[in-house]
Amino acid sequence: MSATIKPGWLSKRATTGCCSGGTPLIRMTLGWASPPNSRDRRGDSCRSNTLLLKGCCSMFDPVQSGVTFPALEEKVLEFWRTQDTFAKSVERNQGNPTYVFYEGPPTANGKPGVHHVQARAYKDLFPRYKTMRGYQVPRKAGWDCHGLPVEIEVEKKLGFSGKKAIEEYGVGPFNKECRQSVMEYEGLWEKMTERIGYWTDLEHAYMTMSNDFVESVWWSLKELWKKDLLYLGYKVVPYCAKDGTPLSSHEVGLGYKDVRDPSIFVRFPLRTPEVLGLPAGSSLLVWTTTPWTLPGNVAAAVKADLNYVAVRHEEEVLVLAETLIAKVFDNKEVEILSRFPGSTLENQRYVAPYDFFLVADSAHHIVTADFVTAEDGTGIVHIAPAFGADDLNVGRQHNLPVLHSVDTSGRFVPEVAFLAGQWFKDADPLVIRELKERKLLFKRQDYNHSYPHCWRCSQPLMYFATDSWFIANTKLKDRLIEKNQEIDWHPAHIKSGRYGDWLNNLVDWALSRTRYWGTPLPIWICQGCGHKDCVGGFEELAQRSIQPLDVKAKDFDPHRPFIDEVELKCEKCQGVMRRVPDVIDCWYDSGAMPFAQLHYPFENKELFQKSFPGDFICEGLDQTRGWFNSLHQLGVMLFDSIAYKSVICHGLVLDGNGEKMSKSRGNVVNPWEVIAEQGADALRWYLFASAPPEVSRRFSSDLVGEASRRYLGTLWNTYYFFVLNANSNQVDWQSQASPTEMDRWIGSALNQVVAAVTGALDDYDPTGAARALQEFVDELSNWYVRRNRRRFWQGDSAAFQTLFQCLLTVVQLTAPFTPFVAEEIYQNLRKLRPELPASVHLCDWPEAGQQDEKLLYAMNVALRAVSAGRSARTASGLRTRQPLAYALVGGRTEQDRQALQHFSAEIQDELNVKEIRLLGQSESFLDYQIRPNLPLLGKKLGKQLPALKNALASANPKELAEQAHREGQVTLELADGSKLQLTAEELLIEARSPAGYSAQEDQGLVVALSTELTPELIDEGIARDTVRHLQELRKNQQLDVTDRIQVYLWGLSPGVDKAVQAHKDHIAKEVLAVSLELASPPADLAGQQVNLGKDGEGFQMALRKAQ
RNA sequence: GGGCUUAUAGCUCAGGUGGUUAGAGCGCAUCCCUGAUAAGGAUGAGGUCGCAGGUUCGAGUCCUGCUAAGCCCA
Repeated sequence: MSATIKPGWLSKRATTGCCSGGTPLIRMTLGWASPPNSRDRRGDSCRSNTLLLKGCCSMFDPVQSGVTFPALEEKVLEFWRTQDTFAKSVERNQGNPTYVFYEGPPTANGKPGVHHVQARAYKDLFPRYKTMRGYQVPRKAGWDCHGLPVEIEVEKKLGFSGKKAIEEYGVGPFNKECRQSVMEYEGLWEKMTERIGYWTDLEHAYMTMSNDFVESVWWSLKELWKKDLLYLGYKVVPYCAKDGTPLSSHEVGLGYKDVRDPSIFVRFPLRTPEVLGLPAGSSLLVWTTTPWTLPGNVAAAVKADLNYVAVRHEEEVLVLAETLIAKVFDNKEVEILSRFPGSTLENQRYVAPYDFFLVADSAHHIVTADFVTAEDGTGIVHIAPAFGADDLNVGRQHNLPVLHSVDTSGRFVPEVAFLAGQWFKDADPLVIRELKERKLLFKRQDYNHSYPHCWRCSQPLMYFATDSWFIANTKLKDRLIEKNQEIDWHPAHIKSGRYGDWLNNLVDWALSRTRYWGTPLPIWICQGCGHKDCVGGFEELAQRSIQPLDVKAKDFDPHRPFIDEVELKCEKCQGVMRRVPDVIDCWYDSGAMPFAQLHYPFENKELFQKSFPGDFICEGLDQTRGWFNSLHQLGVMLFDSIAYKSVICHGLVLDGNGEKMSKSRGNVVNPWEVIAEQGADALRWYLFASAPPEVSRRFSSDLVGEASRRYLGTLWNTYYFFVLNANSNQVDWQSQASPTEMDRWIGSALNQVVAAVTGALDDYDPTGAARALQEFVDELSNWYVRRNRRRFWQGDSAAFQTLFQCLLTVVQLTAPFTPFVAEEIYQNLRKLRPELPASVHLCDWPEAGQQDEKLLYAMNVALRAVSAGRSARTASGLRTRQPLAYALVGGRTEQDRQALQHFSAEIQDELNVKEIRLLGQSESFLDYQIRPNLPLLGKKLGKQLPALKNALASANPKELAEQAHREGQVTLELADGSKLQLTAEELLIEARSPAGYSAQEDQGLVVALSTELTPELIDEGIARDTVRHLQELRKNQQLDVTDRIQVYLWGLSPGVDKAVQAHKDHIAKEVLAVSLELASPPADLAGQQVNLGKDGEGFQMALRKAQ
């Protein structure tokens, strides 16, 4: 086989630098870029690339210590593209159970911000994870196309203000503009999606404006129609009577103004006051701030559990809320005749202020309503369903009529004789005067408040009940609540909190919008007989259309205005049916996505059965009553099922000042800058690790950098160290090397982290998973690798095999989190194991093996002891290079003492002491501190605790400790003379700093360093100083770590001379010196003066590479 | 106005079922280590645990009220 070596990964395989003399034959694979069609994960792909090489030391591609992640990621992206890795990752689990993810469609008419990256990071994490767990996870992208935001963008662009301008421009051209505007930034979105490694099928993305999607929506509406869940009703909207148009809530927000309005107190005489035990002529005292709505009155509302009173005021009896007496009567004394809760008043009838309309008997009585408060007015509220949302709801509950005393032009209808033709807002003084004349007016005040006005024409808005089509979802309220219990909400409180509350207070869904760019409402009404019908598909439409209609034609567009022209023949009277001109709420579109994205039921019936309900969705918290709700509603109404099993509601990304990022504030962080600076993995990792999804977090590029250094930096460092040493040693990868305790420990820790990450991801807790992983990588690098450096330098195969396994597993665990760097490292590790799958994303998720709990605990104790020892070392003022004779270590429990014993060699080496002396349980030459074990004693003693604390404080701790050790229990005398017996477990006995040592204690662990130095120890310290300075000189001369050298030392001070003489061989061995001469160097070699510490000790040194 | 959430070091965050001296990372200062070195370690400064009450031997943790911020709904 000819050795056509393809370029490897980022850097070319080093073809030089092989060490000589390698003899073992190593099977290896060249170029992991196997052909795109090699899809076998068991290793077929490697077959043609395998050849036998003689033992070259460069097993792995060389790695740079400093790494530029963004550039690395671009290369990985290219690899995924050419290898089609995403498609393969879906394909590899063909036939396995599916895991269904639903994409909540964004609108692509704005640029993607970093807050969009957040959602997509989570949306990518779990599908990648589940793929590695063996599930097939198809992922279809989607775009939300319809709706008012799109229309407003286009209006802005065309300089329009209002519906009139749109209609003059023409609905056809307007909608054409909308269609184009929707996807204006599609390219940017796709680029961002790909760059952050969000794997989703963009090519076959669903679009809510596509004919297929619209047809599925129509089908679902017809289903609701058949179930009698669609009806025509009233909806109160903020309405500009001058412009003749309802306003969106966004528009309403633009026009608040402070105004002065009248507020009046009106008498509503009770029809049968005797029922309440009140004299004839008694009245309700009713309060309103909109006198002009009184001709529309149909009821008066009270709060059931509020206290009401009947009071005598001058000559009359009035009913009002008790707490408001003082306010209403200006602190004048009134006589209270009786007192009763609001519920007593329910159903009492009163004389209506006006009788211009014929109304049923049911009207003009008292109802109870929760929104009534006792803060203002009288606690009795006038109800006019035509002019208020609360009023309309109350009216609906009590079956009250809606009296349109004002028409859509804002003028009074002829029936209201004395106001006919009057502009609604001008009617206030006329109504007040008229009431006064009839002696119904009790009092009039003015008050200032903020009231919405039209942002275009500045006229006050009118809350007005307009015709609207509704979905009667309240009919299914119980079922919706019941099914909500099956959903796995993250965070959990949404289920019964925000969303549960919403369902409990459910009102019917106002479906129709009098707008232009949306899914047309497929309801036609007969112009002759008024018969209404709903169309559930395009085929049906064509069949019933009076004019011939080719719904299969390429240019068939079910949107307005084309659909408005389609007339149907009435089944009842053969008359002409015309479509209701409304479009539907675009939330309905998004809720229809599970079936509409598949054009169900017209196609893909089987596929839909398999992919509903979805396993997982994830959007912002603001979607609780948006998409999360619309999905749930449609799921229950159409299929009597939940629509998704698990959902993550993530919080917002705030800017550096904690402000919400929004276009209008101009504080949106551009994700591209962060990605260019830190990389997509860094950004993803920050989002996962910094805080749980539901928490809003402040965002800055610096924070991403910090998270990246801490995790990716450490991981890369470890990987770099591994490759560096593996390549410069003859490592035996094949044989079963016998592991050390350290190897066994890190193996257990690895199994522990596999279990932790798996558990957290199964529980939809990305932050818990990321933090566990981060902690492991930190332990791996800063304890396992650091402690075992010597073994790596020496090519210890057990160490290399252990570290390889750790890195491989970590890379698999981190693959869903940081897919790029995982791939990069994996590809290099795979050089050793070419039979592994061609991408880390095609690997199986690691299985957690056995954990040795005792070993894990023991190492934890050892780590704490080392930390305490380092602290003691600092306090002693003796540098770490100075060996000390011994350290005393002690633990509180037998378990701790065993752990210290177990790892005493590690502790000894790390602290640079000659010996570890373990303190027995009852060694008595230390000082002690004794504290009560509160969790035990608190329950037993309760109020006696303070007395015990005092007794302990005045006792001799050493005596107590020895007594406890000897007898297992102690007796204490309390201040009141009583005696208390305590067992040893009920006291925390801790050793403290003994005299003559430098000691540090941590929760019962004590480490005491002997600070006495012998001449031998001092010599050894100086020898180590010498080694260190020579090493530094080596490094400054840019010698390779394996280079042999010739060393010259001269001008030695007496102390150094003695030490070097004593440790000459050791020094030479440590610095890889072939010769160490205590003499001046040849003239061509420059020397360097070294000063050691304060005693004037020092020497001169020089070295050169040995030939 | 209502519902839900959040508030712990300069910054970003941990702190089951109440328990001893409230922790980590970053940043800052001082020092140590150095064959991972653009790494690593130790120490220190920095906290009225949003505020005020209450329950308890004991509250960052439980209860009540308030303040601020955010989201949703009016």
